[in-house]
Amino acid sequence: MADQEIRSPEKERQILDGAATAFAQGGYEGASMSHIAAMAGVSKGTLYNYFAGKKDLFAAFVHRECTQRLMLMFEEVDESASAEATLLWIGRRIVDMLVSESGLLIYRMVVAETRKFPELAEAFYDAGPRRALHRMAELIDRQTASGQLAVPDAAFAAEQLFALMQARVVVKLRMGLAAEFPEDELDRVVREGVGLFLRGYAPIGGG
Amino acid sequence: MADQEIRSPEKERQILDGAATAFAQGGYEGASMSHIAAMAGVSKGTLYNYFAGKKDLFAAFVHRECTQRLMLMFEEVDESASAEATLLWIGRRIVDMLVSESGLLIYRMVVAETRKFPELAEAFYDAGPRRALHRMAELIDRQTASGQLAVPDAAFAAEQLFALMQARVVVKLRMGLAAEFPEDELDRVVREGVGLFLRGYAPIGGG
Amino acid sequence: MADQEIRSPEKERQILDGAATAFAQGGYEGASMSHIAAMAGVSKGTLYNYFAGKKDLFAAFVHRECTQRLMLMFEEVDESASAEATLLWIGRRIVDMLVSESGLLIYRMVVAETRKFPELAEAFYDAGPRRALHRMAELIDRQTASGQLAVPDAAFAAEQLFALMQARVVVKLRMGLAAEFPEDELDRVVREGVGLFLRGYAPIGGG
Amino acid sequence: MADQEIRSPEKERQILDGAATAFAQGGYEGASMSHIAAMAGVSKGTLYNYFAGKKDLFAAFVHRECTQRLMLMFEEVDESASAEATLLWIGRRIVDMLVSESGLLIYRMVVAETRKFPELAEAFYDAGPRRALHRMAELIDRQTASGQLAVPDAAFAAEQLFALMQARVVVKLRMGLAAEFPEDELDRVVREGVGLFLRGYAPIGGG
DNA sequence: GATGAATGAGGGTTCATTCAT
DNA sequence: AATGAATGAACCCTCATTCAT
Repeated sequence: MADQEIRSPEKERQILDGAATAFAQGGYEGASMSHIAAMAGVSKGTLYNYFAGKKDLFAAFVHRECTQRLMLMFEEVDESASAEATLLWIGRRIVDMLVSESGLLIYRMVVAETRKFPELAEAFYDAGPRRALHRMAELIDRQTASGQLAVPDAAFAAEQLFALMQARVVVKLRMGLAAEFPEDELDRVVREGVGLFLRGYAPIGGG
Repeated sequence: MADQEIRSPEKERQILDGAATAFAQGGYEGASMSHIAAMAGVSKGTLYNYFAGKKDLFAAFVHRECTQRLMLMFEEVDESASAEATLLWIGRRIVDMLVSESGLLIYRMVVAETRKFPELAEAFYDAGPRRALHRMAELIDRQTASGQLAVPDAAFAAEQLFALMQARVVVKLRMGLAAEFPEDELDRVVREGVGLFLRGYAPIGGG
Repeated sequence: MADQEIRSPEKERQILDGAATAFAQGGYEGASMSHIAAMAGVSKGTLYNYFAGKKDLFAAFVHRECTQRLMLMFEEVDESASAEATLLWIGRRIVDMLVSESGLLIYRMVVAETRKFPELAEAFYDAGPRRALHRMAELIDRQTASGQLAVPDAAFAAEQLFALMQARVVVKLRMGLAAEFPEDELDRVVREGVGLFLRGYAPIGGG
Repeated sequence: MADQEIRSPEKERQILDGAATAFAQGGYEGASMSHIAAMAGVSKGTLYNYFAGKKDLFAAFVHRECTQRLMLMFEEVDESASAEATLLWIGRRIVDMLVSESGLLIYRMVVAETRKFPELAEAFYDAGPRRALHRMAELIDRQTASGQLAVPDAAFAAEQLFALMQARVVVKLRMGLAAEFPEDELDRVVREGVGLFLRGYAPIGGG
């Protein structure tokens, strides 16, 4: 009779922050609801007041991470620069995002739980990769229009560029085969990937 | 005569087959030893006569899958063909392997359990990807020597080619975003990936 | 007002009572956590909310029995009485304690699990026998000082008196060689043991 | 149709030797039939050809230990010596037996499993303590007859003497409160125990 | 007669979820 | 609305016992 709101956004954020910590430590299976509650500084019961269950909480966590952290990539893109400079800049942001602690964490968990939560992977893909690919394709289309590239299918090429950014470093980090890579390794992946892409999609006779 | 008592290979295979089924259904965490035993048609106790525990069984399963299925890729490579034909042929085998039921299953589980079993990811990488990349790099080096390609760092380029093979299709299947893709989609990924690669690494003035 | 939530002492007592029943029936190994839970009228999970595990629960049970039941022995000792009367009174209490259901139970379990839980035996000895022996030695020293006894080493003599109290009856009950002994058998053990002790440690020319 | 005997005594001995090793390492519960079989150098199946089950094997082991090792105590008793010398000699053998590795082991196991195998404790008591007490009582009776002692109830006094031999050292070793005691500690227990006994049961005015 | 692979009930323990407070 | 004690199903694993070879 007294309060005003059943679910305060601050508490929800508090819970999701705790979940982020807990999931980061042990993945989906390794993070118990007790642990999440402890990390969030709330009771276990409160978890269930805000989320229907562990699955639901996990999905909300992934969604927030995707929308909050994974989609900043295309902000501040300066398209007045050359295609190479633009792609290098974006490529580096993609790589940074993929090799970030939370980027790796979410990727691992989404892949891990794909069979159990098919809808989670879809939500993740929609919130993250799909949007990023869409923005990238638009950009490639504009560069083709301006004669800097000759890409017949920008959507497909965007996926190729994304794939190239994952060569060597991302692939290995996802499997935990290394704790981290030096900066210049990341730079090289971006540089060589973008280089291959530009040479492969260069306008005929262009340069 | 004592026959061949103790740890018959057939029973081991039977158990690993059961494990494959169980792991395919629920991943590592989702497959209980009881379920694996049921799938294999043996008792729970027998599992422990053949393997020291769940981790051990899982590792044996991954090892078998890697060595039995993932390493056939470079057999029958006809290097007398053109670089393009050779790469297309290999690329298609790579993709087929990655999108196969067991290829996806193992990838998901290795990534999922990376934190818990770091050594598993290493064993997997050594048994599968690392060898494949090595063979691929040798091949690229030979094609560079024969003037068909101009690749300065074959090892790196091999990783790029591998990455390109994972564009669009493999990425999505790993997340369960689709059950399968039509043949021509797979072909296109290979064709466009190899095409980009060949154009990007073509010898100067070559054609 | 939050009352006294978390780990109510009553429930802890309830669990320990259940444990007493279960341990009494099957000893440490024979009492499964399921059985203990059933005896206590709680769920198995609750056991783990109150105790870290079976060992912990067992140790708590032993501790409670020792402190609650085994240490009342020296209350109400009337040292103004003769040495004989005092020792008879205490001897009878010692015997009663040792032949009690819980006295036998704990002795059996401590001895049985000595290899597995060396620290438990130490905790038990400190909580029970050691204290009792200490009190007894002090008493014997006072009786020596007052000329009623001539005991050179009270600590050692206390252990001898304890040992004498275990002749015939306690020894057999510990092995389950009899369900119980009649009162006068217990009395006799005390009487003859104290008699031997008094005669053996009588002051020279005394008696 | 060929052999002669179904159960060879040597194999039975071999099994019991293995059982002794295994039980010594882990007690009754801690010794698995597999481990016993391994220690004995036979197969698990053979165990069941010679003994009906684990309980049975354990009982046989205890019986053999009692009859083979615990009953040598009264051999070589030189009753022509003084009562004191005789009792000191026997007392020391009693203590040595009780504090021996196998003496402690069996005591612990008999006490531990008393509820599960009541018949085992009886078998043990008959094979060991009862016989020893009987021999001791006869000896005490002879010493009373010869005027060296004045013991009204030799059977009871024998149990008291036994009890005194267990003061301090045996009691603690049984609980694992010490790994071992120095020789002179054992000697002292015997000396002081026998001394108390002799003083307490000395003939009136005798010496 | 000896073997040891196979069995499966039962062990201790964890944890998502519920509900009285 | 928030709490956390209580629940109980399910987990991995052990081991006494059996039986085909």
